[in-house]
Amino acid sequence: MDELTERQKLILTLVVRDYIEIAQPVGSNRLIERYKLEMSSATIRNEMAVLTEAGYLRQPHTSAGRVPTEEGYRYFVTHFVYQTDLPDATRHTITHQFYQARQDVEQWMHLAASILAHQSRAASLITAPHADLARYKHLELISTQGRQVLMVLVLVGGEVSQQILTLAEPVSQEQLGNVANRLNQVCQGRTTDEMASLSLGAEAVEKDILVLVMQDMSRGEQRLSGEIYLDGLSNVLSEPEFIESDDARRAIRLFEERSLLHNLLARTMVNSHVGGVQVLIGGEGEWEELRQCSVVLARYGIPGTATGALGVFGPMRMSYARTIPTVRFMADLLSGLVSETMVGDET
Amino acid sequence: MDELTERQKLILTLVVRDYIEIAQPVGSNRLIERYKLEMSSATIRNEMAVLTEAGYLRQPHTSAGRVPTEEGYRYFVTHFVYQTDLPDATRHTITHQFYQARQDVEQWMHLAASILAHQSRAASLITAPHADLARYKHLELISTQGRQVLMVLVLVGGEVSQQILTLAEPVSQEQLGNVANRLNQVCQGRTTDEMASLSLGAEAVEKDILVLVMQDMSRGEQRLSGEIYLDGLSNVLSEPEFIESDDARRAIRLFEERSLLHNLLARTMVNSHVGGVQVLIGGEGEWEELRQCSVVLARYGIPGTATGALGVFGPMRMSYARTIPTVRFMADLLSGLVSETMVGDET
DNA sequence: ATTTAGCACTCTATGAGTGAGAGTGCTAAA
DNA sequence: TTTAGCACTCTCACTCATAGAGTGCTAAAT
Repeated sequence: MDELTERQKLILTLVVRDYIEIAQPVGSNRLIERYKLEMSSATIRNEMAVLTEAGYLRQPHTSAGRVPTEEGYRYFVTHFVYQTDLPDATRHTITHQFYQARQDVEQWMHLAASILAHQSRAASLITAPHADLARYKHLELISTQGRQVLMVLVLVGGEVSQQILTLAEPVSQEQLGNVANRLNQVCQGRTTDEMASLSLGAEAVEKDILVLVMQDMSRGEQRLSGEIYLDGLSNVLSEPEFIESDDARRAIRLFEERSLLHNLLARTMVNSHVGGVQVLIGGEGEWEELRQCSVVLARYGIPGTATGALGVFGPMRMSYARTIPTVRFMADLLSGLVSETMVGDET
Repeated sequence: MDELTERQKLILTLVVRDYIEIAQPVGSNRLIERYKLEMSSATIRNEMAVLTEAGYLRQPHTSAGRVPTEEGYRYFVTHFVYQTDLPDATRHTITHQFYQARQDVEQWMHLAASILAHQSRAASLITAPHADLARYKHLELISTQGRQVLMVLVLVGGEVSQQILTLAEPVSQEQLGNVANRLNQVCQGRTTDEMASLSLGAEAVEKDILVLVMQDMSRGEQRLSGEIYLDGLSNVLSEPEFIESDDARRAIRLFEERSLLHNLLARTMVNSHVGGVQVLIGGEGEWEELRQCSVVLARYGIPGTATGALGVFGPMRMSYARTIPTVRFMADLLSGLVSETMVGDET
């Protein structure tokens, strides 16, 4: 496809904007009336014919207006809204909300999901920041009952995982404390690989625990991240193209089927640098489940320390002009929070 | 309302069963054909008229079959399915699945939500077991960067909460360790009330931390429970009465609005003893958001130590015969797990 | 005293037919 | 190159008629 004329670009953007707003095919007359254009409807029709030929627009049927194709949305996104920034006022409001909730990573996640959903009027998803390579920081063993022990493992970066272990035989709290202390001294800051080559005292319990710790660490590395925080699903469901349609259910299922979501987020983690916003329109052929939907995704955090992904999910008709800047801003904001609280670790 | 005759009961159950299955008004002829009844359609019609008069059935319009009213469902539930048990095979399958995932409370929750959703073919919700009165068990302080400290607080019962603190001035890891050790000795097994009257060493940091710990504990007591695990929403959305209807969105919103869910679960926590299954049909007048829906709820756990709530949410037309026994069984199962791993705590 | 057959009646769902309206593409003039 | 004019197409909303399902009532049968 070669370049479009200025007028064609104008008409394309107007069609996309209008369709995003009203969810109905856009006709030539409608366009003139709404935007007070200085040309006749016939001219618009000619240009629309060109844009249709070029694959940016589509006619549901002969006597209907035009609807953007996936390529149309794509053109719109890359040429017109990608560089847009969020209004200062909005930025400040959001920043302020985060300032009030700086205690707790889990709270950030909920807040971020909520803000994303509200700003974009669509569904949002976000994973907690997660280290690519787990490094041991601190272990705590707490006996609960008989052979059962609660293990609390803290990783460099602040992730905490807890697990209930069942040992081969009962061990006293004192002994557990000793084991934890020794491991804490030896393993400080190490990765699983480094820990595998350590030589330890001959005590059986100690070795068992170490193995369990390493298992836990590598399990954590493999999964992209545990919880995925969601919000705003009902926004998506009330969009007209989802009412009565089967796609709604497919979309919801996508959100429940963690593995699909993980794939989706993993794609972002691989393809993109931190701060870059990816826009996936209508599944792009790859994702059958996303046929009518678009996803705006970004990675956040500090590569090498802890990163996560966040994004917005909605109908292909979503307001990219609002969503893309919001996603970018939230990614930056969270990157900042991660670096504030999680970096630096020379005890 | 006085007692129904046996035949009336029979017809009522058949109407409810059939309507639950096919989601369409049930007529007299249909009933005879499907269930090979030894009477004429006229007899059925007479009985139906009685049941309608008594408020158990309803006619959408003059020439339609009958549909159960809320009272009809209620009668059906209390008289016919309430005492039903889950088939042995199913019980074993479920128990087995839990046996494989006994490491981790979070995994239980996911598993329980998934099983509930699958068995009932509706949406499920469950909260983690939670102590009514928080008792201190163990504190760990880990310095991360500058004045920031990761606090990991373990409560009797196994709950773990983590939080990032910002201290007034930097404190070394060694010093933090000492503070934690002292508090661990003094506070062992105590409630916030008991901790409030403790006299401590004069060290400022120690007092500050203690206050933060107590804040965290009482915050935990207040909220019913942090996370609510959900699953199976798409099951509900594909039910015919939710297609195209506004109620679907209202239901989804209910699930997103945590406070509503909390209220719902709180109701169960207050009204019911552990193991008792509560059935809320069509909102019962109280819950506007649940107009077309029913909720089956139960409390599980060990009162005084840790309890939680679990339940199933679906259309009023849900299969109570499957759902109620499942909810009861899951509540018992989880109670067992709670007592196995969380009770007993004389370190 | 019940139960049932028969029948008139009511209401919905379905499909055909129709006209209005929106929007197009094409042609020819500006 | 743009625009006015116009014939054409397709959808949508509306009406109307009909088939069918299901009822309630009455009178006969058990």
